Amino acid sequence: MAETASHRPGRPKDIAKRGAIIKAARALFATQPFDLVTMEAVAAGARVSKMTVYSHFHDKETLFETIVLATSDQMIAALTTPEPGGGLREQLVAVGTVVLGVILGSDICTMAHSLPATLRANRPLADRFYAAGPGRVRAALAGIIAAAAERGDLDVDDADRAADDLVSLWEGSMPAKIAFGLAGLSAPEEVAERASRGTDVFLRAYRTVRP
Amino acid sequence: MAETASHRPGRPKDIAKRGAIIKAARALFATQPFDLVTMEAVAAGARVSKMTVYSHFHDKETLFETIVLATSDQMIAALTTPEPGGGLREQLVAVGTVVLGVILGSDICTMAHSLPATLRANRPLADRFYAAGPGRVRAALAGIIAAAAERGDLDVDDADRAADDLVSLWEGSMPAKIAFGLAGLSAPEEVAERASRGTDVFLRAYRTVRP
DNA sequence: ATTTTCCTATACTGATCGGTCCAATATATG
DNA sequence: CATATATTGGACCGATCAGTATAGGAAAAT
Repeated sequence: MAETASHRPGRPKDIAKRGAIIKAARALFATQPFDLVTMEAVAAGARVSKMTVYSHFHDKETLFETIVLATSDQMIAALTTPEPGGGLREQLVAVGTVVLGVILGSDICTMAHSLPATLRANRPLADRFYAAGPGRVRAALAGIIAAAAERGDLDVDDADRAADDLVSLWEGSMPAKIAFGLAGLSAPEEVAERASRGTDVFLRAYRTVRP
Repeated sequence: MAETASHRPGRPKDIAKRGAIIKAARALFATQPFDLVTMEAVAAGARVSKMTVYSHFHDKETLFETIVLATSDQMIAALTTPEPGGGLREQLVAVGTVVLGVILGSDICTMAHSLPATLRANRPLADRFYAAGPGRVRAALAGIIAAAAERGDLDVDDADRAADDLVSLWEGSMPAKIAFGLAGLSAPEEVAERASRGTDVFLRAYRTVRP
């Protein structure tokens, strides 16, 4: 069935331009609310004609959805880490480093703060974004924590809330500060340090009391 | 010097209308990004003519600033609680209940999420809002925690980060969920429950190890 | 070479919205 | 009473911007 990708006559669309448009649009949507982002600005940022933008994306809404979904996919890809075999602390720190790296090391944090207001009118998209990002992380962590509790390594009553606690301890006030522009994106060393320290606090709170 | 409030001739401005405008504007700004809020909508919401809005506030920017500052003041007022004399846990739970009540029980949570994107162009206002809200809370908590550490009631190395941890544990993922519309404003019982549970987790992590 | 499609540049439309102007009316002071 | 200001409702201006139209040129397929 499937021939080479393009079996149509004529000049094919330039896939690179599509990527440039997405990249430019993401940068803009991450730093400005939806309505301040003009299609002209997107086109200019991608070094492309406005008509080309409209040839790749039917309208602004579609472009925005594409950005959100692409960001969701990016989070999913980054957060799907193979389970290491190390001890519980190493495992949690590893996950935390990845999670914080995604959240604090890219535009996602800023974007996530802009999203809710924009998506008040597009509930399904908001759900999908949340599920792909924060929701996914917490679910995965709850699994790890429940397993550790099963083994007697942790003293946990409610794994979901414990997962919530852990993520909260990792993040601290950083997302808010970044969103408010009071802190820049975090460097990898800071990410690692936060993941490590947050995990320690978490383990102190939920350690098993050995008799 | 000061006579009665109005010594000018002519009809005085209706202070109640000003309040209605602020109230309507806050509701709108809390649920929509800045540019989607039309002055017509504000006027309609306040049951007032558009010209009246402009007679009380020179332009949209001024109105928005007024809202943000009023919200800041509201937070400051709510967060300035007299110190109770109870034990450490009771004290922390009391503060946490107030803090969470403000954050999760009003429009502030939604608004705080909309603010950063809008205020990218108005840095001083963003600073002031953050200082009045999250900044103030963390500073006050750091003081309480440092004092407790001094007394040997807590084993804390960095009071500021510990305060960060405590607030994070109180909040959990609630602010994000509310902002995304995945959770409604919290009822007082839930607020109290969260404050209590978060404090317990915090105390387990930072308890002093009695030899 | 020819055809088909893409890309650019520019001009344009239509709608929205901030902000103003104005004439009529209401409500306060003196 | 007269006077000064507030409020209203509507018409209006100007700017911005999403989206369209068009025409000429560029690139790839056959």
